[in-house]
Amino acid sequence: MKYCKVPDETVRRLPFYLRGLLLSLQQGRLCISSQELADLVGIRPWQVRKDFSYFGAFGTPGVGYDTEKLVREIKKILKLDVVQKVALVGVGNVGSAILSYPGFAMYGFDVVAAFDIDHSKIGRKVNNILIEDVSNLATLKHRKINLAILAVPADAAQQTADTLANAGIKGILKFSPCYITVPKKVKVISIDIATDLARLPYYIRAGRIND
Amino acid sequence: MKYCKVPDETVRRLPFYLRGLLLSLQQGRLCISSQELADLVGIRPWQVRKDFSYFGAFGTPGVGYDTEKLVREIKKILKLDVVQKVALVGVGNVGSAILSYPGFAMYGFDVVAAFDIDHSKIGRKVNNILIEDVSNLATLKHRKINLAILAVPADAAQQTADTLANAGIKGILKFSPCYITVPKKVKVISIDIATDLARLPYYIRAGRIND
DNA sequence: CGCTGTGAAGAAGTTCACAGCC
DNA sequence: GGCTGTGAACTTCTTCACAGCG
Repeated sequence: MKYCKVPDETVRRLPFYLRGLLLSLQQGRLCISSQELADLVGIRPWQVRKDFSYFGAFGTPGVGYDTEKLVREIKKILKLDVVQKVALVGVGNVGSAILSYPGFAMYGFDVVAAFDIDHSKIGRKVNNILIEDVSNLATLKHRKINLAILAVPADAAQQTADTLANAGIKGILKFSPCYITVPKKVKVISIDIATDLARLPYYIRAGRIND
Repeated sequence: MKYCKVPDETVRRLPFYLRGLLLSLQQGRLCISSQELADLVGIRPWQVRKDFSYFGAFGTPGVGYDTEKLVREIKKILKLDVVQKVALVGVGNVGSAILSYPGFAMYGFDVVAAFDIDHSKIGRKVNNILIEDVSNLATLKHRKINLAILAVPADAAQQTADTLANAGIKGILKFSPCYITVPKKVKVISIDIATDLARLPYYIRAGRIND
């Protein structure tokens, strides 16, 4: 494998491969082909092989991939081979759902702190996590927490992100529906529920005959 | 403008433009340049102009874009110039958050129905929306509902999607963390909270000196 | 003169086709 | 024979550079 830049799209697919592989492991499959993995993820086998080729040669020609080994490799690439601590900021509707969301565990995430500005929420516990005052966000610096989930209203997102950046947070998963700027050292990934829904009608074509 | 296929990426950006424009309108700005709109969305001005050029010429050289006109045009392209009715399936943590989410209204969405399989939830109301039994999903066909939000557990997603397709649903916003297949006439857009979070650690580079 | 609209150039990502190994 | 790994072809998307209009 010649060195070259890993496409962002490849990185985006890695967690899907990981999910497929863990599912496959649960079913006792110790070996998997690019074809089988592609089917689990909904893509084509050559895309699977090309994606892995950016990081090395993980498979055995004529056989396939050792499922457990591939899981280890992908976890290492994604830095999910260690527990990643996460802080949640904003315990509204979305934030509450996130605190109760069971899907983070499979990737090794641990949501260990939650913050809100609303005094009626502060001090209460959701899913065994204490809700703290946002004015305590600076304490993240000493708690070895690198990741934050931002689920505050749009008009508070920029200011909160600034505070998070100052508190040493290096990655933000943002649910707030707005654009924010952050220092280059901070990576932001955005989830935008309404804008995703908003492009769905575009694809609905009137009066198609066939499927 | 010569006819050619509109890039998916352009369609993905349209709701963001719309949000920026509505924000701009709220602030009383009746005219906006590609530079200003780009700043609101976090991209570059030539991308804005190129995106609009796929649909026609909406601006005035030397001046910019009429904000209200551009809003109308984008709404028309995205088919958001009419109220789009939406059904929610799965009123768990994520589903409940969606029923209370205020962000859909600005795009003209109306969540008018909710379904769950859990009898302890059926018959109750969340945000003034009655939770119905999933066995009633077939009634969607007669209720002029084209869009569904799928927020059921992964192991129920495929089966529920099949039912939705049979009920005439043409677009699905899926939160369930799994791959599903649907008839070609049905468009699926996926939101995957955990996989988005899972690629955040990858981008965190250890020991950088500068921002 | 400023800003839009757009062909053309460039970059990024996907698909192909097949060499090479088990 | 079967499946991986990968350069090369191809497609898609982004950026540029500038013509042309108000």
